Amino acid sequence: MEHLKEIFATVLKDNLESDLTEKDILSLIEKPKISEQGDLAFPCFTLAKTFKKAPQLIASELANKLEHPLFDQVVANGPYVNVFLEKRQVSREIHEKVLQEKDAYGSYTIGEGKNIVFDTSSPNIAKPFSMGHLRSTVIGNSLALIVEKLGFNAIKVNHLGDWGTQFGKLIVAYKLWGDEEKVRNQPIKELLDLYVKFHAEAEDNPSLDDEARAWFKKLEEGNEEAQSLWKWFRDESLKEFSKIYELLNVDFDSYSGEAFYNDKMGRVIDLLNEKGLLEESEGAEVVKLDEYDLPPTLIKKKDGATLYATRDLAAALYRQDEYEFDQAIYIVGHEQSLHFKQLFLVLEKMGYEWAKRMVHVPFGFILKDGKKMSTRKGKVVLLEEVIKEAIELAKNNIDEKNPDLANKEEVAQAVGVGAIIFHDLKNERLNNVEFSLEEMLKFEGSTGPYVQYTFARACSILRKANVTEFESSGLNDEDSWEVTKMLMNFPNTVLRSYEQLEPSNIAKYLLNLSQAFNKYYSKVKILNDDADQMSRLALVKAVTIVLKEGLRLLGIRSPEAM
RNA sequence: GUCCCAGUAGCUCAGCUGGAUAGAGCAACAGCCUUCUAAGCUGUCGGUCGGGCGUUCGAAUCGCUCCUGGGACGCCA
Repeated sequence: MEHLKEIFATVLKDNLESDLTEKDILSLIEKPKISEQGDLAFPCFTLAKTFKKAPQLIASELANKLEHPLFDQVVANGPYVNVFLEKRQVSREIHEKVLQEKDAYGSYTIGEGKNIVFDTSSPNIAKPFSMGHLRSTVIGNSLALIVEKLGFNAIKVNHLGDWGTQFGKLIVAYKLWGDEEKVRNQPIKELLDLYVKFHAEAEDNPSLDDEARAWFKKLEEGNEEAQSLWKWFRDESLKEFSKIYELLNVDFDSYSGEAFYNDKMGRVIDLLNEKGLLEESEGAEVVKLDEYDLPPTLIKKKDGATLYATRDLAAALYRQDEYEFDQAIYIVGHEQSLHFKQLFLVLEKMGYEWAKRMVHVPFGFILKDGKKMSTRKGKVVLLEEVIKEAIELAKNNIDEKNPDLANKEEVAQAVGVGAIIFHDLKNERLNNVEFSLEEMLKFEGSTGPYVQYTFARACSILRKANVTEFESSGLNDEDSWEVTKMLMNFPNTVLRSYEQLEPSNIAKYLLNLSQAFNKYYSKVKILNDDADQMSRLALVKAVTIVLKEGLRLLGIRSPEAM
């Protein structure tokens, strides 16, 4: 589509005596909202001033002059010049392009030789894997795939929340009320109960908080008892998490969490001191950000222990040393926007030019009854159970609709998990979403299974056709044209998803492509034996290529039958 | 109190850097399987785009302001 816009712009430029550059013209060109109006449109409002003529008049004069072999007709429609493309030629061109490039269709090379580090997923040890972490995991995974399609090398770091005062709290809680048996049997559940109990008790007995801080200090200093409890909690939690990652088909290049940076804090503090950025304030040590009108960043607590920001600074320095990243992308909830703003500014004050290439990709919360879910109060929904339920539901659907399907288990997993991932990615990531099992487990309408189903149907046609070599001579009908136009938009959609770091662009695109194809499918008999059959099959093949690739970019599998 | 998000159909949301009659899905109702998978398709119903002012030939889109909801604001992460 982009190159057709450029052709249109060139033709316009040649027929216009104005000081508009080709680039100006290109940016004015748009797609008519209603496809009956044409394929490309040029509004003449801005020309009205320079020519001192009514835009309608300019449009009709222009429409008569414009010609190009790829234009079927050019018509004036009020103040717009609308172009109808030569369907057969353009569609042939697009079909052939997709068939030749296959899953590389929509790829770019702009990222070659550059590393992008993703900080993604990052669940907290000793807490259940929440719906919020699902968002980070799924968005991060998709963005990494998108970025790789642009040629970048993506490095996914799971910055585990395996350090911090929370472990002091857990140790205190375990020593007071813990039961080794129980923890061994149901680690996550039991540890969560202890955590929740701690917060409940601490409300009446604030000295517990002091104890927790003391235990965390001991942990940081290498106290043996603290260390072994910590390690135990961590191991049990990781076991649970890996089950979920397996179901989601997600992996990481590094699991270096916060604890990993424990011995790298000294360097950060030394550097901050050297640069004269560290100041004492109310007993703690901070970096002030007054010049940006922001509150100071706390680096060291009054008891000398480090904080979240300290560890993130250490992590940033380490990652730049280790990966020489071109960009660092943090996929973390939008509640932490201030923290990242501060983090990046502190690095900038430290004189690192790469701090400007760090970006926080925030996302909205999962709400329960209109409020943020809080682990501290035990208000969590366990992801693993949700996924299992989705797979079970998908299985029931298969038993009902396609009982003879070969690899039911595998397909059920792809569809169930696909529904959950797609549900998370289809909307703009900054939107808050109300947690709703019902919504997540829908398989009809704008859902992942809808796209997967479209793919499976298209594959089914190709199996029946039983051809191996596809070749398109182009198609001339309105129904296939809508599908072809969607195919044309794929590369641009990929690019926009990268520019906006927004996987939902691809999800929405896939819904539109699926819808266009399903309409086509219901109207036109593809396997009808006539002169255009081969071209129709080429179109179907192209659709399967793009659907599969698009789903892949979201981290969703595409079963060929369901 | 200060700052950051958001407010579009009964519900969940699209609406690209302002442009032609504001679009989907769900729900409700009415249709379509002796022909390529009905997890699909077609149609009906449904909107003062939170309110107001402004910029513009043109505003759901940009600016200001108010209202509502959510979030963040130094020893949690």
